[in-house]
This record gives sequence, C-alpha cells and structure tokens, in this order.
Amino acid sequence: MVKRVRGSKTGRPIMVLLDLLGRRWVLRIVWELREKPRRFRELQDATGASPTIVNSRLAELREAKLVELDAESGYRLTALGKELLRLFLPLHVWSEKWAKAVAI
Amino acid sequence: MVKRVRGSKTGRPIMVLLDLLGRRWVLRIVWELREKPRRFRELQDATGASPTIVNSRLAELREAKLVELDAESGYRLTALGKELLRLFLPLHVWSEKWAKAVAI
DNA sequence: TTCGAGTGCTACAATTTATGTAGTATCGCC
DNA sequence: GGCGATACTACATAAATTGTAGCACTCGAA
Repeated sequence: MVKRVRGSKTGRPIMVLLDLLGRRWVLRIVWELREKPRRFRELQDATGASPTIVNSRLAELREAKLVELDAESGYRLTALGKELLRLFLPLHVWSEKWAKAVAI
Repeated sequence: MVKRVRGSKTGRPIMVLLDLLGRRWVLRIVWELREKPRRFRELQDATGASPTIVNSRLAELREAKLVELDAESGYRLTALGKELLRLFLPLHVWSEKWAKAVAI
C-alpha cells in the first residue's frame, strides 16, 4: 500500500508515482542503484542523507516494489525498478545539455 | 544560479537535476504544464499545494529555465522544459502498469 | 568466547521546510 | 470609483528532515 499523494487525492497512478518520486532523496537513491546493489551505509554515504531518511525512503521504495533487499548483495532495483530507471537514463545525457543552457 | 544539491556537493548536472526534481511538487507542477499554460491559481488548485510553495517552486523552475511566465497565457514550459517533459511522458503509461503490479 | 567489524535500523532534539489562512499590490474594465 | 482577476507575500502552525548517537544482530578471527 503506497502512501497516497498529498495534494490531489485522486489516487491516479501517475499522481501517486509523481508524489513518490518527488520525495527528497528518492530519485537520488534509485539513481545510486542504477549499476549495482548497494548496502545501507553505501547509500547513506553516496547520498549524504541521514540514516532516518534513507531508511524511510527505502521502506517506501520497497513497498512500491521498486527496490528490494537481497541479504547477499544489498539493496537493488526490482524488475519494475529497472524499468523505471530505464525511463530516467536519458536524463543523464540531457542534464549535461541543460547545465550548459542554464550555466549553473 | 540553481541551488546546489544538498547531499553531494559535486555540482554534477545530473545530481543538481535530481535534486531539483526531487523537491516536493516540482514534478507535479511540470506535469500540470504538459498540455497548456496555467495560471498561478490553476496550479495551486490542480496540485493542492500552498501558494507559498507554488511560488517558490515556480521561482526555482524559472531559474532553471524550465518554466517561464507569459503575461498572456500564464506559466508555461520553455523549450528546455518541453524536452524534459518528453523524457517523462512514458511515465504516464508505465505508471498504469506499475499500479497494477503494486496494487495501490 | 570474546572481540571487532559490518550489517540494517532506531531515538530524539534541533533545524528546515511546508501548510493554511489571510492579505498586499497591480492591472484592466464597466 | 469599484470589481474581479492577476501574481505574490506574511506569518503562525505543523510536518518533514537532519545530525548524532546508538541498538541488536551476525560472522570471522584471536
């Protein structure tokens, strides 16, 4: 049971998804899992988020069946999670172009 | 000048972008602008976010050159913003599939 | 068999961020 | 003038996040 979107309570999947992905560190955590599984502390160190928030985000992502914990290797993307990531991969290239345009 | 990512201070474009998109209501606002320009109050009503936050998110998005304000029509995506949205459009279809798998 | 290192995870006070309500200021129009 | 619409702001309350410290468990080495 995924937490409902806060603003609009329609429960439409796209809204629930945008709400989930719009929580702090969620996109970043998924991103850090793109290549290989990571341990709890690796995610903490890589993101710089507090353990409290890493833990609750991982819980949300597990509830959403995007991430799972494998005792051997650590946290990893599920099949669904990998699908989602695939949609986001073009962001990497695009972000470079964007950075030039915005002159961060 | 886009605010730097909080956790990792690398300033790498992808991290800055993930940080920006990971702020509450940002994805949602971009989504609401996908079809046509919207007025400030329309965005407020559609998202359910407070005017304070709508205003500051719009300011961030304008700074990031993803959104602009046209006096005639309202807030709209820039060329860059439309490019970004194009990357996100598949989410709509995918979210339906995801919803079935997760049983929200 | 105790020690240390690694694991996921939690408690909790301090800080930061978001909310909700009300309001300001400006514009065009009748 | 007065009305409605616009973008936007003030500010007290509520909620989320942070940072630090630590717990409980497992496993392998001393």
